[in-house]
Amino acid sequence: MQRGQESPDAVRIRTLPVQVAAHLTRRIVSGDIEDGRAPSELDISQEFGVSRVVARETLKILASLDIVDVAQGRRVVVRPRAEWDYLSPLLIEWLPTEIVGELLQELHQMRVLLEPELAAMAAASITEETLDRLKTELDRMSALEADPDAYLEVDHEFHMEICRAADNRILDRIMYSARWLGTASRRITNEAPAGLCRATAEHAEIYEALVARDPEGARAAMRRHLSNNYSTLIEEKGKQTKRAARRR
Amino acid sequence: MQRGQESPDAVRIRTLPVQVAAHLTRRIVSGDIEDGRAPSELDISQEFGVSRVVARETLKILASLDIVDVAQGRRVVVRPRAEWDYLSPLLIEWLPTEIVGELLQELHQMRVLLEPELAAMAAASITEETLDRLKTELDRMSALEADPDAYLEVDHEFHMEICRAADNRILDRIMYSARWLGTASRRITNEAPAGLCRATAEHAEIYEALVARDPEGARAAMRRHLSNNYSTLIEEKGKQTKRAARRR
DNA sequence: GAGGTCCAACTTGTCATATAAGCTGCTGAC
DNA sequence: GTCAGCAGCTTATATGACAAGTTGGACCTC
Repeated sequence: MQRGQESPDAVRIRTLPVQVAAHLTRRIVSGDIEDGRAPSELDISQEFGVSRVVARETLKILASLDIVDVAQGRRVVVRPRAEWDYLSPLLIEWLPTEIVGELLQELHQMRVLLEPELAAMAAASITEETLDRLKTELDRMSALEADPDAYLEVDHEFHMEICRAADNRILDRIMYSARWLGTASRRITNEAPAGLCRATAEHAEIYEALVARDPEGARAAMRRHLSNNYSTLIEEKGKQTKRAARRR
Repeated sequence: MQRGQESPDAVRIRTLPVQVAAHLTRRIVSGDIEDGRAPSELDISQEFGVSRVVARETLKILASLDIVDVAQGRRVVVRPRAEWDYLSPLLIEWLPTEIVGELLQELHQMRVLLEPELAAMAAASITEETLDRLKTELDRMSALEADPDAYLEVDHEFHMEICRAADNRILDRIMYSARWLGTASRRITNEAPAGLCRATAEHAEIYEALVARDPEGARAAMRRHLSNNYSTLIEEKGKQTKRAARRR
Protein backbone atom coordinates (compact mmCIF):
# COMPACT_ATOMS: atom_id res chain seq x y z
CA MET A 1 0.00 0.00 0.00
CA GLN A 2 2.59 2.53 1.00
CA ARG A 3 5.00 3.04 -1.77
CA GLY A 4 8.41 4.60 -2.05
CA GLN A 5 9.98 2.44 0.60
CA GLU A 6 12.85 1.23 -1.53
CA SER A 7 15.39 -0.53 0.59
CA PRO A 8 18.90 0.86 0.29
CA ASP A 9 20.23 -2.36 -1.15
CA ALA A 10 17.42 -2.65 -3.66
CA VAL A 11 18.92 -3.48 -7.00
CA ARG A 12 17.74 -0.58 -9.03
CA ILE A 13 16.87 -1.52 -12.56
CA ARG A 14 18.81 0.74 -14.80
CA THR A 15 17.85 1.75 -18.27
CA LEU A 16 19.47 0.12 -21.26
CA PRO A 17 21.59 3.17 -22.17
CA VAL A 18 23.07 3.22 -18.65
CA GLN A 19 23.91 -0.48 -18.82
CA VAL A 20 25.55 -0.14 -22.20
CA ALA A 21 27.44 2.96 -21.04
CA ALA A 22 28.73 0.94 -18.09
CA HIS A 23 29.98 -1.81 -20.40
CA LEU A 24 31.69 0.63 -22.72
CA THR A 25 33.32 2.56 -19.90
CA ARG A 26 34.70 -0.61 -18.40
CA ARG A 27 36.10 -1.58 -21.80
CA ILE A 28 37.73 1.80 -22.20
CA VAL A 29 39.23 1.63 -18.71
CA SER A 30 40.59 -1.86 -19.30
CA GLY A 31 42.31 -0.60 -22.42
CA ASP A 32 40.14 -2.71 -24.70
CA ILE A 33 39.23 0.34 -26.74
CA GLU A 34 42.21 2.24 -28.02
CA ASP A 35 42.27 5.85 -26.93
CA GLY A 36 40.87 8.31 -29.39
CA ARG A 37 38.55 5.88 -31.21
CA ALA A 38 35.22 5.04 -29.70
CA PRO A 39 32.46 3.01 -31.36
CA SER A 40 29.85 4.93 -33.34
CA GLU A 41 26.09 4.80 -32.79
CA LEU A 42 25.81 2.08 -35.39
CA ASP A 43 28.65 0.05 -33.90
CA ILE A 44 27.01 0.17 -30.48
CA SER A 45 23.53 -0.71 -31.68
CA GLN A 46 24.86 -3.68 -33.63
CA GLU A 47 27.26 -4.98 -31.02
CA PHE A 48 24.83 -4.75 -28.10
CA GLY A 49 21.71 -5.54 -30.11
CA VAL A 50 19.94 -2.34 -29.13
CA SER A 51 18.20 0.29 -31.19
CA ARG A 52 19.99 3.34 -32.45
CA VAL A 53 18.03 5.48 -29.98
CA VAL A 54 19.59 3.58 -27.10
CA ALA A 55 23.04 3.69 -28.66
CA ARG A 56 22.58 7.42 -29.04
CA GLU A 57 21.58 7.95 -25.42
CA THR A 58 24.52 5.82 -24.37
CA LEU A 59 26.86 8.21 -26.14
CA LYS A 60 25.08 11.17 -24.56
CA ILE A 61 25.68 9.71 -21.13
CA LEU A 62 29.35 9.10 -21.85
CA ALA A 63 29.61 12.63 -23.21
CA SER A 64 27.99 14.11 -20.11
CA LEU A 65 30.65 12.36 -18.02
CA ASP A 66 33.35 13.86 -20.25
CA ILE A 67 34.41 10.35 -21.20
CA VAL A 68 33.94 10.98 -24.91
CA ASP A 69 33.43 13.88 -27.28
CA VAL A 70 30.45 13.71 -29.62
CA ALA A 71 29.73 16.07 -32.51
CA GLN A 72 27.72 15.82 -35.67
CA GLY A 73 29.65 14.37 -38.57
CA ARG A 74 32.75 13.68 -36.51
CA ARG A 75 33.69 10.33 -35.08
CA VAL A 76 33.28 9.81 -31.36
CA VAL A 77 36.61 10.20 -29.58
CA VAL A 78 37.67 9.12 -26.11
CA ARG A 79 38.80 12.01 -23.94
CA PRO A 80 41.87 11.92 -21.66
CA ARG A 81 41.06 10.11 -18.44
CA ALA A 82 42.30 13.00 -16.36
CA GLU A 83 39.33 15.02 -17.58
CA TRP A 84 36.59 12.52 -16.79
CA ASP A 85 33.94 13.59 -14.30
CA TYR A 86 35.10 11.77 -11.20
CA LEU A 87 32.46 13.64 -9.22
CA SER A 88 29.76 11.53 -10.85
CA PRO A 89 28.51 8.54 -8.86
CA LEU A 90 27.63 6.83 -12.13
CA LEU A 91 31.21 6.81 -13.31
CA ILE A 92 32.46 5.70 -9.91
CA GLU A 93 30.26 2.62 -10.05
CA TRP A 94 31.90 1.59 -13.29
CA LEU A 95 35.49 1.94 -12.19
CA PRO A 96 37.56 -0.94 -10.79
CA THR A 97 37.82 -1.06 -7.02
CA GLU A 98 41.47 -0.10 -6.84
CA ILE A 99 40.75 3.18 -8.59
CA VAL A 100 37.70 3.75 -6.42
CA GLY A 101 39.87 3.24 -3.36
CA GLU A 102 42.27 5.91 -4.56
CA LEU A 103 39.40 8.26 -5.31
CA LEU A 104 38.00 7.70 -1.84
CA GLN A 105 41.22 8.95 -0.33
CA GLU A 106 41.30 11.92 -2.67
CA LEU A 107 37.71 12.62 -1.76
CA HIS A 108 38.62 12.58 1.89
CA GLN A 109 41.46 14.98 1.24
CA MET A 110 38.93 17.35 -0.30
CA ARG A 111 36.59 17.04 2.65
CA VAL A 112 39.41 17.82 5.06
CA LEU A 113 40.03 21.03 3.17
CA LEU A 114 36.42 22.13 2.85
CA GLU A 115 34.31 20.83 5.71
CA PRO A 116 36.10 22.51 8.63
CA GLU A 117 35.77 25.83 6.82
CA LEU A 118 32.14 25.10 6.04
CA ALA A 119 31.54 24.44 9.72
CA ALA A 120 33.19 27.72 10.62
CA MET A 121 31.13 29.59 8.04
CA ALA A 122 28.00 27.90 9.29
CA ALA A 123 28.75 28.84 12.89
CA ALA A 124 28.65 32.50 11.91
CA SER A 125 25.25 32.44 10.23
CA ILE A 126 23.36 29.36 11.38
CA THR A 127 19.65 29.71 12.18
CA GLU A 128 17.67 28.31 15.10
CA GLU A 129 15.71 26.07 12.72
CA THR A 130 18.87 24.48 11.40
CA LEU A 131 20.17 23.97 14.91
CA ASP A 132 16.91 22.25 15.79
CA ARG A 133 17.21 19.92 12.84
CA LEU A 134 20.81 19.14 13.75
CA LYS A 135 19.73 18.29 17.27
CA THR A 136 17.04 15.96 15.97
CA GLU A 137 19.53 14.21 13.72
CA LEU A 138 22.00 13.94 16.56
CA ASP A 139 19.40 12.12 18.67
CA ARG A 140 18.45 9.84 15.82
CA MET A 141 22.08 8.95 15.24
CA SER A 142 22.71 7.93 18.82
CA ALA A 143 19.62 5.73 18.57
CA LEU A 144 20.77 4.15 15.32
CA GLU A 145 24.23 2.97 16.20
CA ALA A 146 23.14 -0.62 15.70
CA ASP A 147 22.04 0.04 12.11
CA PRO A 148 25.02 1.32 10.11
CA ASP A 149 23.09 1.97 6.90
CA ALA A 150 20.40 4.06 8.56
CA TYR A 151 23.05 5.75 10.67
CA LEU A 152 24.98 6.79 7.58
CA GLU A 153 21.84 8.29 6.07
CA VAL A 154 21.43 10.61 9.03
CA ASP A 155 25.17 11.17 9.23
CA HIS A 156 25.20 12.49 5.70
CA GLU A 157 22.16 14.61 6.36
CA PHE A 158 23.89 16.10 9.40
CA HIS A 159 26.93 17.08 7.35
CA MET A 160 24.82 18.40 4.49
CA GLU A 161 22.78 20.49 6.90
CA ILE A 162 25.95 22.22 8.07
CA CYS A 163 27.06 22.64 4.48
CA ARG A 164 23.74 24.27 3.59
CA ALA A 165 24.02 26.58 6.59
CA ALA A 166 27.27 27.92 5.15
CA ASP A 167 25.08 29.39 2.39
CA ASN A 168 27.26 28.78 -0.65
CA ARG A 169 25.66 26.97 -3.57
CA ILE A 170 28.97 26.05 -5.21
CA LEU A 171 30.37 24.46 -2.06
CA ASP A 172 27.02 22.89 -1.35
CA ARG A 173 26.98 21.29 -4.77
CA ILE A 174 30.47 19.93 -4.32
CA MET A 175 29.59 18.32 -1.00
CA TYR A 176 26.35 17.03 -2.47
CA SER A 177 28.29 15.25 -5.20
CA ALA A 178 30.73 14.00 -2.60
CA ARG A 179 27.86 12.56 -0.62
CA TRP A 180 26.71 10.41 -3.51
CA LEU A 181 30.25 9.49 -4.28
CA GLY A 182 30.71 8.28 -0.74
CA THR A 183 27.61 6.10 -0.74
CA ALA A 184 28.37 4.77 -4.20
CA SER A 185 31.89 3.82 -3.27
CA ARG A 186 30.73 2.33 -0.01
CA ARG A 187 28.28 0.18 -1.95
CA ILE A 188 31.09 -1.00 -4.17
CA THR A 189 33.63 -1.72 -1.50
CA ASN A 190 30.88 -3.08 0.73
CA GLU A 191 32.79 -1.56 3.56
CA ALA A 192 31.27 -1.62 7.00
CA PRO A 193 31.63 1.75 8.67
CA ALA A 194 33.36 1.48 12.00
CA GLY A 195 33.50 3.69 15.02
CA LEU A 196 29.89 4.82 15.06
CA CYS A 197 30.01 5.42 18.79
CA ARG A 198 32.97 7.75 18.52
CA ALA A 199 31.38 9.49 15.55
CA THR A 200 28.31 10.38 17.59
CA ALA A 201 30.41 12.00 20.26
CA GLU A 202 32.30 13.96 17.63
CA HIS A 203 29.09 15.11 15.99
CA ALA A 204 27.90 16.33 19.35
CA GLU A 205 31.06 18.40 19.73
CA ILE A 206 30.48 20.01 16.36
CA TYR A 207 26.90 20.72 17.29
CA GLU A 208 27.87 22.34 20.58
CA ALA A 209 30.30 24.65 18.81
CA LEU A 210 27.59 25.64 16.35
CA VAL A 211 25.13 26.33 19.16
CA ALA A 212 27.76 28.55 20.76
CA ARG A 213 28.22 30.18 17.34
CA ASP A 214 31.93 29.60 17.71
CA PRO A 215 33.61 29.36 14.28
CA GLU A 216 37.00 28.37 15.64
CA GLY A 217 35.49 25.65 17.78
CA ALA A 218 33.36 24.32 14.95
CA ARG A 219 36.34 24.23 12.63
CA ALA A 220 38.44 22.38 15.17
CA ALA A 221 35.70 19.89 16.03
CA MET A 222 35.07 19.11 12.39
CA ARG A 223 38.77 18.70 11.77
CA ARG A 224 39.04 16.22 14.64
CA HIS A 225 36.02 14.34 13.34
CA LEU A 226 37.47 14.03 9.84
CA SER A 227 40.90 12.99 10.99
CA ASN A 228 39.31 10.18 13.02
CA ASN A 229 37.28 9.22 9.98
CA TYR A 230 40.50 9.00 8.07
CA SER A 231 42.16 6.59 10.42
CA THR A 232 39.23 4.19 10.20
CA LEU A 233 39.21 4.58 6.44
CA ILE A 234 42.86 3.58 6.30
CA GLU A 235 42.26 0.68 8.67
CA GLU A 236 39.42 -0.57 6.52
CA LYS A 237 41.53 -0.26 3.42
CA GLY A 238 44.23 -2.28 5.10
CA LYS A 239 41.79 -5.06 5.89
CA GLN A 240 40.52 -5.04 2.33
CA THR A 241 43.98 -5.28 0.91
CA LYS A 242 44.66 -8.24 3.15
CA ARG A 243 41.44 -9.90 2.13
CA ALA A 244 42.24 -9.34 -1.52
CA ALA A 245 45.73 -10.74 -1.02
CA ARG A 246 44.36 -13.79 0.75
CA ARG A 247 41.97 -14.43 -2.09
CA ARG A 248 44.75 -14.73 -4.61
CA MET B 1 10.99 24.99 -33.73
CA GLN B 2 12.98 25.45 -36.90
CA ARG B 3 16.70 25.56 -37.18
CA GLY B 4 17.36 29.24 -37.66
CA GLN B 5 15.38 30.58 -34.75
CA GLU B 6 18.25 31.09 -32.36
CA SER B 7 18.93 34.54 -31.05
CA PRO B 8 21.26 36.50 -33.34
CA ASP B 9 24.12 36.75 -30.88
CA ALA B 10 24.20 33.01 -30.34
CA VAL B 11 27.54 32.26 -31.89
CA ARG B 12 27.64 28.53 -31.40
CA ILE B 13 24.87 26.54 -32.99
CA ARG B 14 23.44 24.34 -30.32
CA THR B 15 21.33 21.28 -30.80
CA LEU B 16 17.56 21.51 -30.56
CA PRO B 17 17.36 19.69 -27.20
CA VAL B 18 19.81 22.16 -25.66
CA GLN B 19 17.82 25.11 -26.95
CA VAL B 20 14.56 23.72 -25.62
CA ALA B 21 16.20 22.88 -22.29
CA ALA B 22 17.39 26.47 -22.06
CA HIS B 23 13.87 27.78 -22.65
CA LEU B 24 12.36 25.46 -20.08
CA THR B 25 14.99 26.23 -17.46
CA ARG B 26 14.43 29.95 -17.87
CA ARG B 27 10.71 29.42 -17.47
CA ILE B 28 11.22 27.39 -14.32
CA VAL B 29 13.57 30.02 -12.88
CA SER B 30 11.13 32.81 -13.65
CA GLY B 31 8.45 30.92 -11.74
CA ASP B 32 6.38 30.34 -14.87
CA ILE B 33 6.27 26.63 -14.17
CA GLU B 34 4.96 25.74 -10.75
CA ASP B 35 7.40 23.74 -8.68
CA GLY B 36 6.90 20.05 -8.73
CA ARG B 37 5.16 19.84 -12.10
CA ALA B 38 7.18 19.91 -15.26
CA PRO B 39 5.87 19.39 -18.81
CA SER B 40 5.89 15.83 -20.15
CA GLU B 41 7.61 14.66 -23.32
CA LEU B 42 4.36 15.15 -25.22
CA ASP B 43 3.78 18.62 -23.79
CA ILE B 44 7.26 19.68 -24.85
CA SER B 45 7.09 18.22 -28.32
CA GLN B 46 3.74 19.91 -28.95
CA GLU B 47 4.57 23.28 -27.43
CA PHE B 48 7.95 23.64 -29.12
CA GLY B 49 7.00 21.82 -32.30
CA VAL B 50 9.76 19.26 -32.03
CA SER B 51 9.73 15.50 -32.26
CA ARG B 52 9.38 13.33 -29.20
CA VAL B 53 13.01 12.30 -29.60
CA VAL B 54 14.08 15.90 -29.06
CA ALA B 55 11.64 16.41 -26.21
CA ARG B 56 13.05 13.29 -24.65
CA GLU B 57 16.65 14.43 -24.92
CA THR B 58 15.63 17.77 -23.50
CA LEU B 59 14.36 16.06 -20.38
CA LYS B 60 17.53 13.98 -20.20
CA ILE B 61 19.59 17.15 -20.22
CA LEU B 62 17.47 18.73 -17.49
CA ALA B 63 17.74 15.52 -15.49
CA SER B 64 21.53 15.45 -15.85
CA LEU B 65 21.62 18.95 -14.37
CA ASP B 66 19.47 17.76 -11.47
CA ILE B 67 16.82 20.27 -12.49
CA VAL B 68 14.15 17.58 -12.85
CA ASP B 69 13.56 13.97 -11.91
CA VAL B 70 12.57 11.59 -14.68
CA ALA B 71 11.42 8.00 -14.25
CA GLN B 72 9.36 5.62 -16.31
CA GLY B 73 5.65 5.95 -15.71
CA ARG B 74 6.04 8.86 -13.31
CA ARG B 75 5.48 12.45 -14.21
CA VAL B 76 8.50 14.69 -14.52
CA VAL B 77 8.98 16.76 -11.38
CA VAL B 78 11.05 19.87 -10.80
CA ARG B 79 13.71 19.39 -8.13
CA PRO B 80 14.52 21.93 -5.41
CA ARG B 81 16.74 24.66 -6.82
CA ALA B 82 19.26 24.18 -4.06
CA GLU B 83 20.12 20.82 -5.60
CA TRP B 84 20.68 21.97 -9.17
CA ASP B 85 24.13 21.42 -10.62
CA TYR B 86 25.57 24.92 -10.38
CA LEU B 87 28.92 23.54 -11.45
CA SER B 88 27.60 23.01 -14.96
CA PRO B 89 28.42 25.68 -17.55
CA LEU B 90 25.19 24.88 -19.39
CA LEU B 91 22.99 25.76 -16.44
CA ILE B 92 24.94 28.92 -15.70
CA GLU B 93 24.35 30.19 -19.22
CA TRP B 94 20.63 29.93 -18.67
CA LEU B 95 20.50 31.76 -15.35
CA PRO B 96 19.79 35.49 -15.02
CA THR B 97 22.81 37.72 -14.48
CA GLU B 98 22.05 38.60 -10.89
CA ILE B 99 22.18 34.95 -9.88
CA VAL B 100 25.37 34.44 -11.89
CA GLY B 101 26.89 37.37 -10.04
CA GLU B 102 26.10 35.75 -6.72
CA LEU B 103 27.51 32.46 -7.92
CA LEU B 104 30.67 34.25 -8.98
CA GLN B 105 31.27 35.38 -5.43
CA GLU B 106 30.48 31.94 -4.04
CA LEU B 107 32.90 30.45 -6.52
CA HIS B 108 35.58 32.82 -5.39
CA GLN B 109 34.95 31.79 -1.82
CA MET B 110 35.55 28.19 -2.88
CA ARG B 111 38.76 29.07 -4.69
CA VAL B 112 40.05 30.88 -1.62
CA LEU B 113 39.53 27.71 0.36
CA LEU B 114 41.01 25.30 -2.16
CA GLU B 115 43.66 26.94 -4.30
CA PRO B 116 46.12 27.93 -1.54
CA GLU B 117 46.03 24.36 -0.28
CA LEU B 118 46.43 23.04 -3.82
CA ALA B 119 49.47 25.25 -4.22
CA ALA B 120 50.92 23.91 -0.97
CA MET B 121 50.25 20.32 -2.01
CA ALA B 122 51.81 21.00 -5.40
CA ALA B 123 54.92 22.48 -3.82
CA ALA B 124 55.55 19.18 -2.08
CA SER B 125 55.39 16.99 -5.17
CA ILE B 126 55.85 19.15 -8.24
CA THR B 127 58.06 17.81 -11.05
CA GLU B 128 60.68 19.60 -13.07
CA GLU B 129 58.57 19.25 -16.21
CA THR B 130 55.65 21.02 -14.59
CA LEU B 131 57.92 23.76 -13.32
CA ASP B 132 59.23 24.21 -16.84
CA ARG B 133 55.73 24.54 -18.22
CA LEU B 134 54.83 27.04 -15.50
CA LYS B 135 57.90 29.09 -16.38
CA THR B 136 56.94 29.10 -20.05
CA GLU B 137 53.42 30.23 -19.19
CA LEU B 138 54.78 32.91 -16.89
CA ASP B 139 56.86 34.32 -19.74
CA ARG B 140 53.97 34.19 -22.14
CA MET B 141 51.76 36.02 -19.65
CA SER B 142 54.16 38.89 -19.18
CA ALA B 143 54.35 39.18 -22.96
CA LEU B 144 50.57 39.17 -23.31
CA GLU B 145 49.59 41.90 -20.89
CA ALA B 146 48.26 43.92 -23.80
CA ASP B 147 45.90 41.12 -24.87
CA PRO B 148 43.56 40.29 -21.97
CA ASP B 149 41.81 37.39 -23.71
CA ALA B 150 44.98 35.56 -24.62
CA TYR B 151 46.37 36.41 -21.20
CA LEU B 152 43.41 34.77 -19.53
CA GLU B 153 43.91 31.59 -21.52
CA VAL B 154 47.44 31.23 -20.19
CA ASP B 155 46.41 32.44 -16.74
CA HIS B 156 43.86 29.66 -16.57
CA GLU B 157 46.36 27.09 -17.78
CA PHE B 158 48.81 28.28 -15.11
CA HIS B 159 46.30 27.70 -12.32
CA MET B 160 45.19 24.33 -13.71
CA GLU B 161 48.80 23.22 -14.01
CA ILE B 162 49.28 23.82 -10.29
CA CYS B 163 46.02 22.03 -9.59
CA ARG B 164 47.15 19.02 -11.59
CA ALA B 165 50.48 19.00 -9.76
CA ALA B 166 48.60 18.53 -6.49
CA ASP B 167 47.71 15.08 -7.85
CA ASN B 168 44.11 14.78 -6.68
CA ARG B 169 41.52 13.91 -9.32
CA ILE B 170 38.58 15.05 -7.22
CA LEU B 171 40.03 18.47 -6.54
CA ASP B 172 41.23 18.67 -10.12
CA ARG B 173 37.75 17.98 -11.37
CA ILE B 174 36.26 20.64 -9.12
CA MET B 175 38.64 23.25 -10.43
CA TYR B 176 38.09 22.03 -13.98
CA SER B 177 34.33 22.36 -13.62
CA ALA B 178 34.82 25.82 -12.25
CA ARG B 179 36.83 26.75 -15.33
CA TRP B 180 34.02 28.60 -17.05
CA LEU B 181 33.37 30.82 -14.05
CA GLY B 182 37.04 31.03 -13.27
CA THR B 183 37.79 32.56 -16.62
CA ALA B 184 34.69 34.71 -16.35
CA SER B 185 35.70 36.10 -12.99
CA ARG B 186 39.28 36.54 -14.11
CA ARG B 187 38.11 38.36 -17.21
CA ILE B 188 36.26 40.82 -15.03
CA THR B 189 39.10 41.36 -12.59
CA ASN B 190 41.67 41.76 -15.32
CA GLU B 191 39.64 44.47 -16.96
CA ALA B 192 40.90 46.64 -14.15
CA PRO B 193 43.76 48.82 -15.50
CA ALA B 194 46.59 47.68 -13.26
CA GLY B 195 45.21 44.18 -12.94
CA LEU B 196 47.37 42.29 -15.39
CA CYS B 197 50.66 43.77 -14.28
CA ARG B 198 50.01 42.95 -10.65
CA ALA B 199 48.70 39.50 -11.55
CA THR B 200 51.91 38.67 -13.37
CA ALA B 201 53.97 39.67 -10.36
CA GLU B 202 51.77 37.55 -8.11
CA HIS B 203 52.05 34.56 -10.44
CA ALA B 204 55.79 34.94 -10.34
CA GLU B 205 55.73 34.83 -6.55
CA ILE B 206 53.73 31.61 -6.60
CA TYR B 207 56.13 30.14 -9.12
CA GLU B 208 59.16 31.04 -7.03
CA ALA B 209 57.68 29.34 -3.99
CA LEU B 210 57.02 26.22 -6.06
CA VAL B 211 60.56 26.19 -7.40
CA ALA B 212 61.78 26.41 -3.81
CA ARG B 213 59.38 23.57 -2.99
CA ASP B 214 58.10 25.72 -0.15
CA PRO B 215 54.48 24.75 0.72
CA GLU B 216 53.99 27.59 3.19
CA GLY B 217 55.28 30.14 0.74
CA ALA B 218 53.16 28.79 -2.11
CA ARG B 219 50.06 28.81 0.07
CA ALA B 220 50.70 32.39 1.17
CA ALA B 221 51.46 33.61 -2.35
CA MET B 222 48.31 32.02 -3.75
CA ARG B 223 46.28 33.49 -0.92
CA ARG B 224 47.62 36.97 -1.64
CA HIS B 225 46.89 36.52 -5.34
CA LEU B 226 43.29 35.51 -4.70
CA SER B 227 42.61 38.23 -2.17
CA ASN B 228 43.81 40.82 -4.67
CA ASN B 229 41.59 39.24 -7.28
CA TYR B 230 38.74 39.59 -4.87
CA SER B 231 39.15 43.29 -4.22
CA THR B 232 39.10 44.05 -7.95
CA LEU B 233 36.13 41.73 -8.36
CA ILE B 234 34.21 43.69 -5.76
CA GLU B 235 35.23 47.01 -7.31
CA GLU B 236 34.09 45.88 -10.75
CA LYS B 237 30.83 44.60 -9.35
CA GLY B 238 30.28 47.99 -7.78
CA LYS B 239 30.86 49.72 -11.09
CA GLN B 240 28.54 47.31 -12.87
CA THR B 241 25.79 47.87 -10.34
CA LYS B 242 26.13 51.61 -10.78
CA ARG B 243 26.03 51.29 -14.55
CA ALA B 244 22.94 49.13 -14.31
CA ALA B 245 21.31 51.62 -11.97
CA ARG B 246 22.12 54.49 -14.32
CA ARG B 247 20.56 52.62 -17.22
CA ARG B 248 17.20 52.47 -15.50
C1' DG C 1 -18.51 4.73 4.98
C1' DA C 2 -13.63 2.86 5.44
C1' DG C 3 -10.42 0.34 3.26
C1' DG C 4 -8.66 -2.43 -0.15
C1' DT C 5 -8.50 -4.34 -5.33
C1' DC C 6 -8.16 -3.65 -9.89
C1' DC C 7 -8.24 -1.52 -14.22
C1' DA C 8 -7.92 2.31 -17.62
C1' DA C 9 -5.44 6.25 -18.86
C1' DC C 10 -1.26 8.43 -18.87
C1' DT C 11 3.80 8.55 -18.93
C1' DT C 12 8.38 7.16 -19.96
C1' DG C 13 11.34 3.34 -22.30
C1' DT C 14 12.54 1.04 -26.54
C1' DC C 15 12.25 -0.26 -31.41
C1' DA C 16 12.30 0.52 -36.53
C1' DT C 17 12.77 3.34 -40.50
C1' DA C 18 13.54 7.45 -43.05
C1' DT C 19 15.63 11.84 -44.09
C1' DA C 20 18.53 16.02 -43.14
C1' DA C 21 22.89 17.96 -42.10
C1' DG C 22 27.79 18.04 -41.08
C1' DC C 23 32.62 16.25 -41.47
C1' DT C 24 36.59 13.65 -43.66
C1' DG C 25 39.35 12.03 -46.97
C1' DC C 26 39.99 10.90 -51.52
C1' DT C 27 39.66 11.83 -56.45
C1' DG C 28 40.45 14.28 -60.30
C1' DA C 29 40.95 18.50 -62.83
C1' DC C 30 44.11 22.12 -63.65
C1' DG D 1 51.42 20.26 -56.32
C1' DT D 2 47.03 22.54 -55.18
C1' DC D 3 42.49 22.82 -54.49
C1' DA D 4 37.50 22.23 -55.65
C1' DG D 5 34.18 18.96 -55.20
C1' DC D 6 32.06 14.70 -54.46
C1' DA D 7 31.27 10.11 -52.00
C1' DG D 8 30.69 7.95 -47.91
C1' DC D 9 30.85 8.17 -43.40
C1' DT D 10 28.89 10.25 -39.08
C1' DT D 11 25.42 12.44 -35.98
C1' DA D 12 20.70 15.18 -35.74
C1' DT D 13 15.82 15.04 -36.21
C1' DA D 14 11.13 13.22 -37.45
C1' DT D 15 7.43 9.80 -37.30
C1' DG D 16 4.84 5.97 -35.79
C1' DA D 17 4.41 1.99 -33.08
C1' DC D 18 4.54 -0.89 -29.03
C1' DA D 19 6.33 -2.23 -24.20
C1' DA D 20 6.48 -1.30 -19.44
C1' DG D 21 5.75 1.28 -15.33
C1' DT D 22 2.82 4.56 -12.47
C1' DT D 23 -1.23 6.93 -10.99
C1' DG D 24 -5.73 7.86 -9.69
C1' DG D 25 -10.26 6.74 -9.60
C1' DA D 26 -14.00 3.32 -10.17
C1' DC D 27 -15.66 -0.40 -7.86
C1' DC D 28 -16.13 -3.96 -4.71
C1' DT D 29 -15.98 -5.91 -0.02
C1' DC D 30 -16.75 -5.69 4.73
